[in-house]
Amino acid sequence: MDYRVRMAARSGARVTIKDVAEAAGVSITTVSHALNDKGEVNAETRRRVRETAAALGYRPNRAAQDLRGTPRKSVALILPRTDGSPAEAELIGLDYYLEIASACAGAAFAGGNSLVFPPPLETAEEWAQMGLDGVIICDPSEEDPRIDVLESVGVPVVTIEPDAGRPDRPFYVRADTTASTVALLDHLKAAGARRIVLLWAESTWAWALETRAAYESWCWANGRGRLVTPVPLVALELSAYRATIALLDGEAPPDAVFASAERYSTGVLQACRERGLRVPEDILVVGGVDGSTARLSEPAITAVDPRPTRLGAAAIHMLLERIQGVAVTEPITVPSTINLRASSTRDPAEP
Amino acid sequence: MDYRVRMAARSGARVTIKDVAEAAGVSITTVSHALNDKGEVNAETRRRVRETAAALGYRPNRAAQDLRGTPRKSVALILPRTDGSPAEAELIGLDYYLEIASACAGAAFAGGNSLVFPPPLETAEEWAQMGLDGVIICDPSEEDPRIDVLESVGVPVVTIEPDAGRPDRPFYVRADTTASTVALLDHLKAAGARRIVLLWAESTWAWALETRAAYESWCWANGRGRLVTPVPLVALELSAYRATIALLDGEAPPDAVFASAERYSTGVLQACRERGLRVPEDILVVGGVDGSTARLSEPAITAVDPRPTRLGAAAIHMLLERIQGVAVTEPITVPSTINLRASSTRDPAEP
DNA sequence: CTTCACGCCCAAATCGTTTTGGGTTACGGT
DNA sequence: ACCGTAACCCAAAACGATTTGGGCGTGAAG
Repeated sequence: MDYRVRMAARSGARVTIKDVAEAAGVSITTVSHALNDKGEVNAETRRRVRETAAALGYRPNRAAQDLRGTPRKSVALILPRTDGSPAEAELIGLDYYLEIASACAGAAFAGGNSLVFPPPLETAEEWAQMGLDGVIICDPSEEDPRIDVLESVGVPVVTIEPDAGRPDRPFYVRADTTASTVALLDHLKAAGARRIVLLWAESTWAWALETRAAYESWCWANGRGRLVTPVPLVALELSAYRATIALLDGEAPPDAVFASAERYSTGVLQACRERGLRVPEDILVVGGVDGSTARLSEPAITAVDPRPTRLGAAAIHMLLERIQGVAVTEPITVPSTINLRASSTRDPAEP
Repeated sequence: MDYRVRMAARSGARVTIKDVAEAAGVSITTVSHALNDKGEVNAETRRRVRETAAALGYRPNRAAQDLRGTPRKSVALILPRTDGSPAEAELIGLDYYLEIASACAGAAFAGGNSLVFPPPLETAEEWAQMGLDGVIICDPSEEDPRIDVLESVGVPVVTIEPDAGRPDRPFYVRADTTASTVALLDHLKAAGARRIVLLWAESTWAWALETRAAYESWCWANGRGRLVTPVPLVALELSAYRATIALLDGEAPPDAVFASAERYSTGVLQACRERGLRVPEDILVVGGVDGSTARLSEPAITAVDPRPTRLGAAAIHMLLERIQGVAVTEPITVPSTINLRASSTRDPAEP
């Protein structure tokens, strides 16, 4: 047996179940049973088989397993591309997308499936060629054409955040932007803010639109004036800085700023500093999406954590259900949490 | 035949080559030959087979193909994780990593392989479980432990940018940071810059170290004083702003700024604006890494394009060679290009 | 002594494709 | 009539695993 072990290890050829069977002196059936805890195998035999398999470095051939049993599914994750929506992808930090990717990968692998990263493809033919079982599209554009192409060749699609152009399509997961926006505004109100301004990212992404709508209805419900300042999608920090300066220098300057995009907060803080306003003593600042910018700035910024890990996992689960033919009728909303930090907490006693 | 077509289309079961053969009234051998242009098949027969295959929606079973022929390889791409090197990943924009990912995916698929996105795994056991044939690690940390774990279970690893702790390991592709740094400095010199300051990202990534070394040797060769200003890895725009303000207010302020990280340039521009300096008339600004920030700011920033598309493709090719057992002895250096923009071009006649 | 159950193990079928090694027909040349 | 030769097609083997349906002893129950 030792000889066989050395031979197998030396040759470049893969070790098959047959090699293990011969080396252990049993049939391939017994090897399969021993390794998978299936049939009835003597404990001693099982041990011996496992040992020789390990010694030979045996790894079952995925293709053979797939051919025989239930094939693994391969699902693809598409992140916002630079050519598709150049500016908008910058609204949110790298953290967010990488965490989504990790979460999707983890959830997919937990079910024995694999998450592939597809090249940018155009035609239905190309997509069909790839043999994908499902696709997750992150932050789809309005009326995203990729959804039609894929669904037309029978590949189910689940999006993270809805497609703003398809309000009735239920195949998506999203953060509860409305709830977290309201919670953040309530928090600012409780901290004493009277005039809360929204630095709003001028985008058609569902997340941006929802933030604005939630802000406006909250202001209405609380009898406040609405102070929406649209911020262009270029030069994020600088645009936010300029907008904040203009607000602070204007009549009736705000005493709290809701910076909807992560990188806005940098510009806001700087504008406040230049105008001699201390954060949080003189003015409160909160962010719409958390990330390393908010975490690491000085002072650290209170921000909404959209829970990318849960979004990714939920998206994978919905997709696998659709692949299995389970009827999905409702979108999934993942509750966001709010990371309270120095930029909005005046009283140390506050939660 | 029409009946069969309807049956196959209706049932959920997959259409196999056998179904096509029966529907077309030929053997499965002929179907295979007809579809793959292999044996000798009558043109009319070939057409008929192709038609029925299309009508039935036949897609060859990947697992069966892999089992029979040369199996497809599956390679993984690991981007810098938030938990691994939090701050450094922010030095470069999302653009860069997504382009690398797309390029890797494209190059892998072109060879019939697939690019998977792995969850963060720890042990060699877990990695072996995944059945990967190779892994690409982007921006490894110093003495990156993942390299050891993977190579120890026989999975070849190629990195994008070298591991600063393993100078002799040749399995990497990199941008020619030294050459592009020198080219950028030469460009500034030609544009009339006398005192060029380097805003240097305080990082151990090979790219940052190389930028600094190239700057210092260039200064020495050109008989200039070295003005390296280390910038911390947090609050990128703000840190760069502060550093620039300090420089401009100091004695002998610079007349050109080399902002090594993409997002530095925002802070630099703002500092210049506040001090009443026009870019490029009064002071020149260039960036170490291009991206949407540099492209979209006002004025647009001249910056180095590290060619992520070529880096990704080259990494995949090197990895596939290693998987095939080809001996790789030399790293690959991808020439960067310089995107000249308004921030460093005084004379419209200049190239 | 037969029968049955049980514990342990194995041969063979199976998944869907590619490829090898012919087989059959038709036709033209001797 | 016989052979050779294209042209076209097909049966069967092979890939590596899982699973089905027994087979063979051994010991206990009838």
